[in-house]
Amino acid sequence: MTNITYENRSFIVEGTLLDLQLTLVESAQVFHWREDANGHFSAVVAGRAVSVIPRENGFLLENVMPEDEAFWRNYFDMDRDYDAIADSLEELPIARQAMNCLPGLRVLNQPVWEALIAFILSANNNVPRIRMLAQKISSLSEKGGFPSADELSEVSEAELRRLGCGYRAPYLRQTARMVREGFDLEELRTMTYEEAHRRLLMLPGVGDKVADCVQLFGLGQSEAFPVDVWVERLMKSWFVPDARNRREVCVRAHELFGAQAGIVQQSLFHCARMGLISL
DNA sequence: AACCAGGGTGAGC
DNA sequence: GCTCACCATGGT
Repeated sequence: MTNITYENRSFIVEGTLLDLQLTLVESAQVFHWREDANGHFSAVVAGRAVSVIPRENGFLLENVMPEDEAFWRNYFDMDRDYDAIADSLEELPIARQAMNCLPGLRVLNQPVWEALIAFILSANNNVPRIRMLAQKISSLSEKGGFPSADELSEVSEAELRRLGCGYRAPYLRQTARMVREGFDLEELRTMTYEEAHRRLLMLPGVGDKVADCVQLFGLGQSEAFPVDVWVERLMKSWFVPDARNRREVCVRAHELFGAQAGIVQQSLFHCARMGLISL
């Protein structure tokens, strides 16, 4: 059972399986955490510059305020029963094995805006480059971390292209503009998966896959099942060989994995990428 | 030199 | 509704 205590501007987190390296750096659900030579992790999340220091049976989260405990507990998804999800997959041994294979993988609950920007950048791109772009985009903000919608909407398309965003530059800019002009990302939390999905598709640079990532990683809608090239391959190999396209894979995944399909997806995705699932 | 990467868009059907 | 060429960039 996870226990959190506050001491000297830090949370001491004990009794968690959370694999920091896997979850913050390797899992490709978040792109702006950095690991230093000491094995410490750092990032700016929702405007807060924090550090994470691994410890025996947990970690230390530095530079936080006591009233933010609920925020971080949610960010690291500490209140979800991952074992129960694995146990529910009795009839889907490959999926169960994938989850048991990566017991420390957690699905972060990121600020929606951060997930939105990161996954617009992710389109037809590779992980090292997404990380690089996330870094460069962060350099645009005065305070570090991702620029706000106000800030980003004032950056020219040419400047974004100069940073290496390529054809995603106008998507970023226009999406930032829409959010600035009143497109309410927080309101999406009050909607069903389908409603929020439809709304997200209105944003330039957001299609089915990016919308699902924003819903899973930013809105906490755990039924969202992002289907990228890896997930499409693995799903066709092991679960839905007759699926004709990504949308059909997505629909069938909901039927197979249920309300927490996205949590299962993370393990499947990572196992496939690591070569732990043959394709 | 083609092909790939956590795809999206618009045109044409 | 559907498919498909095209879109930057850097790595293999």
